[in-house]
Amino acid sequence: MPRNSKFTKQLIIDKALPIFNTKGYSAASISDITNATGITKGAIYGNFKNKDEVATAAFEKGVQIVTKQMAGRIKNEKTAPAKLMTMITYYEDYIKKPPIPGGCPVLNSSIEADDSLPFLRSRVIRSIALMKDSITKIVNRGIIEGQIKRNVDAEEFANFLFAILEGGISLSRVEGDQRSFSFIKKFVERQIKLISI
Amino acid sequence: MPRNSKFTKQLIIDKALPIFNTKGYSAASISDITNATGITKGAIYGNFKNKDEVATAAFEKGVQIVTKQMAGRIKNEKTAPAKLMTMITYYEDYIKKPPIPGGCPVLNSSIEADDSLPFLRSRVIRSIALMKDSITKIVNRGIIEGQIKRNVDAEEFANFLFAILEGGISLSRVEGDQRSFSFIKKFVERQIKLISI
DNA sequence: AAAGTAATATACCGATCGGTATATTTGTGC
DNA sequence: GCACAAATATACCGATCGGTATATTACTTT
Repeated sequence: MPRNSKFTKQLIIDKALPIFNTKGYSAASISDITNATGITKGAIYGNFKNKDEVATAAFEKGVQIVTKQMAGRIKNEKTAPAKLMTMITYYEDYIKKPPIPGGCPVLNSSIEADDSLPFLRSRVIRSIALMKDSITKIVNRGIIEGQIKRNVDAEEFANFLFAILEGGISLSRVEGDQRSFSFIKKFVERQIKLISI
Repeated sequence: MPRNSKFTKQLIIDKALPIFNTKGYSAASISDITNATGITKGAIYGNFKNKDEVATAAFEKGVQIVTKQMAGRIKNEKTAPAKLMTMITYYEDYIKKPPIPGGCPVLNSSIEADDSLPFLRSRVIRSIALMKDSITKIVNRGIIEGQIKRNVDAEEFANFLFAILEGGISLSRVEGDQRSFSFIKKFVERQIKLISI
């Protein structure tokens, strides 16, 4: 096999990810990607069936980056409250120094894919479910291990935390200011303390 | 003046609003609007300078609809906690029976305009500021009138409420399910009770 | 009713879109 | 080093994009 197709595919995904994440699916064009990668349309369509598949691969890559980084930080913490706290600071750092330009790929794709782009929507739903589930598990394990109060509804807390973090990151991003997120950080930290033992 | 230009302009705005709100700015096209209105490109560009101006007018109309409806409900409630509660049910009804197809125009535009579309971004920022400010004022008046605890940070609460409602509506919309919002509703209602006297 | 004008319709522009057919290049196995 | 095949580059397709110049229509004024 001449030339390294695997390498090219990765190059396309890596360069396409920030493009899709900043401009959105429909505003991002194939020529944006050829410009960013230096390769041609032929190479893209030789490695992907169409634009949808490039976007899908980029989205999955984005989710992978976020979840891996997050998981790495969470694993370093011992108790459930500490793990939850670390999620806030992760999002806080995300705003300051985004690992992926353009904000959170899950939220971005969520907004663009809710009415159209069914091929993306299903992936977004799946990613959200996984993220919320991991929060739920942290809380439930915290209850079992006596770090979190027994009367806490883990699923409710997961929905709260995920929604407010996503809402907070979008606020801070559009405002171009960390101020709003600081308020939210303060609020969430208090909530975590309130459910902790 | 032959024909009613004011009427045409309103028609364009009214039909463009749900189009922009569902498809997004860049995915929505001028021909989408001509198809929806039945009028031609000439009429659109006779009444608006360009696509940006149509989108701007549509966004402002969307904000106006939401804020007017919300204000109408809030005015009916006497106390600050009741006013805050009514905001949740407004968003809940918004999901069930959206006055504007495509979700919340503020959040949608916020996501699409954060990195590009500067002409929209400034308007989004302004709308968000107004909405958060109205929450802040409700809380502060509630404190003065002895309905809300004195130690509550009104601005922090406003940021919390706005962020979680926006996050919640986007969650429920992409999931195509009210379940997530129900959790958030429960959580927010408890928070309102906690700060109430 | 004729003239004048504001508003809308029509026809067209160059640019760009996603996608494809084909030519060319590059590496592999013999 | 030569044939073969996989990977990439090039050239092109029809469709659609936002936008404009111009023709036509509909109303107002006299």
